[in-house]
Amino acid sequence: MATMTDVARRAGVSVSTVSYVLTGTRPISEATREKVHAAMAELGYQPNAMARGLASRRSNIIGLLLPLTGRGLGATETAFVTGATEAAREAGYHLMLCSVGTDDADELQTLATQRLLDGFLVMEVQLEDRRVELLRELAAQFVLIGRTAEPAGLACVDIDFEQTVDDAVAHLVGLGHRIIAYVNHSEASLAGGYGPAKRTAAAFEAALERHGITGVMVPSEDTASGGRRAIGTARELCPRLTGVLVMNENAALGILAELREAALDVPWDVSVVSMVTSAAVADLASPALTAMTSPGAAVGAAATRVLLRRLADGDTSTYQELLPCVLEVRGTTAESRRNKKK
Amino acid sequence: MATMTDVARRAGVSVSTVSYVLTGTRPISEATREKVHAAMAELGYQPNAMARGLASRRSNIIGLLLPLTGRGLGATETAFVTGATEAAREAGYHLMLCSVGTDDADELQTLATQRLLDGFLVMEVQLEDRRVELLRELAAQFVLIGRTAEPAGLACVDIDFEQTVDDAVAHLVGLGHRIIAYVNHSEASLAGGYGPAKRTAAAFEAALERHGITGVMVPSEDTASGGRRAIGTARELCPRLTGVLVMNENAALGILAELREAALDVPWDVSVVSMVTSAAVADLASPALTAMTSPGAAVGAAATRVLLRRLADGDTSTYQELLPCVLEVRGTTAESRRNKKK
DNA sequence: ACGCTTCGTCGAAGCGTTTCGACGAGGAGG
DNA sequence: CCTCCTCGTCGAAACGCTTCGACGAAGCGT
Repeated sequence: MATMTDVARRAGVSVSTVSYVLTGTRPISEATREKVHAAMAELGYQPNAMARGLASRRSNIIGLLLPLTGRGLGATETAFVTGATEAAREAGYHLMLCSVGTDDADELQTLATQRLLDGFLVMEVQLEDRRVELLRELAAQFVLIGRTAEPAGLACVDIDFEQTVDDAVAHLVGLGHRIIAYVNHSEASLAGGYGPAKRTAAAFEAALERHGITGVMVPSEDTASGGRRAIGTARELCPRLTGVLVMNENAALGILAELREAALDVPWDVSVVSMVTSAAVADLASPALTAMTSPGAAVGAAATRVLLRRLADGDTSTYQELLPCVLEVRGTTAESRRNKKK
Repeated sequence: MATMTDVARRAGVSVSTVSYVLTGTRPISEATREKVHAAMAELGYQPNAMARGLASRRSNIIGLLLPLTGRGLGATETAFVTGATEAAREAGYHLMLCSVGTDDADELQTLATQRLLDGFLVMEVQLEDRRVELLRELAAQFVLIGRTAEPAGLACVDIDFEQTVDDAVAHLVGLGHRIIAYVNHSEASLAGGYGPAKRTAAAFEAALERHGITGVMVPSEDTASGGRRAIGTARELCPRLTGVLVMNENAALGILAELREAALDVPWDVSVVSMVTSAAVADLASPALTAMTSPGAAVGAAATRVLLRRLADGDTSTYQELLPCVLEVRGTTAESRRNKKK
């Protein structure tokens, strides 16, 4: 394995010159640069990442804090990861996967103190999140994918849930639906202060009011059977509902199945919009789900770029970026029958 | 940030002694060990990962070679990652995500030459895979999750596809099904030499013969609509089929939808078994899919442990471990009607 | 023709560990 | 009682890079 010393000798220059060629930290004459490049090519030289890291105090690795719960990631969450990895690579950075949730604070402490990572991307952010406090105390650089309750002073990139709910409701209202159910995340998420669940709940209320229509919110487990139960409850509460908004993809599939078995035709009797859903999942359903498509990869990439910029700048001010989900009309929404009759 | 020198001074010992306490490379008296530990605790000392890596030539990081195609990972693939991360962490290792497919050979070359990673876990292995050749040339340590066409001399951990097909067919035959379709991965996968597709195709043929029953294999895109088309084709070829084996989860959902629309009752008219499927996905279907549950996390963990053992040993001999999928009977299989009539 | 920058390069001092050889103190064996 | 090990510890030399200060050679204005 060739070292920089070998390259320097071969090119007939000093070690520091080779380093400057590599890092561009100081001006180098064209002639020297070429000699050095030639020598590197001939020797198949690759800088040693560890040595570089030690000397420069930067590893060019960022950590992705993502609690791997064992139940696996949905397509939507995976997209965050994909986007982040891609963006990091383009900038010459690497991504390390760290299964660190809100509870594993000491593990994060170790990780951050080891100086192995230049910065952190925090996923699955809770409204109150130990990790955020800790990273702040340690004066680490980090960007949230999501938001805490009080994001002032933090950098975060998130989905614009408020906008997404507004757009979804507007779509249903535009089709003539006047009674709408919102199947949210589970009771536990709501109680635990999971951001998306809380924010969408509020936004839903607001949207109902704004459009002057009625509706009901029902929590649901993030499973197909949870969705079935939830839509059952919703129909008891509002027997005449014709529109449904679902927060969870799994629940959405359950809802479709339940409606079918209740001999209700989707989209004609009841229209369903799935929120924050990837195209891949939407297509699994029959008919394919009309959905608010998650800008997953874009969020991941944006967060990464913000983090990298901060690493370069040393910037540490508040930063917020909200990306909207875009409506993708497929087979589960249509003009309300009730509307047509008139 | 406290360094080892600080700890040494505080404990009144030499730097090397502190190092020996940390690494356990040489015997240390109980008294000294305690002094050192106390000093470390007081200073909140954490070893610097980069310095350690440089001096010891080991980063304690392993790379996960996983082409992130943008279409996202299924729950099944995610489980590999989860299992690997978990196993690595238990052993004090970290996992780096590297989006490197068969085509990105030079990227892998760089990665492996940089000495940032101690070893590699290779996912999405093709029957002929450039990455494998390259890693071998570079004398890197690696373990495949999957298998190449000729795995002699390699270390790999994989799902036992042959066994899985056997078990699935046996289940259907046991329920009295005598005409069975196998909906495999796509034509392209088959042509491209994708291991699981090829292996299961062969195993299916063999199983049919062994049981003395008839059947047909149909390729399918890995999407719901692909599954719909495939089951259509299969029914044209074998109008009287009562059993279906599906390789892809997405296709399985499409098949269920198509059968329902053809007014065929699942499981009574046609029974369906989905192969290599996680419980989460199986439950999305209505009725829930009878499936061969993928030992995803176990495979990831096993591969990681093998890799770590090799890093310790320097072992480099052939190693193979095949884990079976286990049958999980849910709602899509039942005794064949045809069988009952007799 | 003179001092003053600016440019391009060099040597050397780190960066924070690990690891190797050495060495004094006891204990065992003769 | 002397020799030979083993045990526990130390000092110093790497590991391969970045970065700082210095320095000669031009290039500039005057």
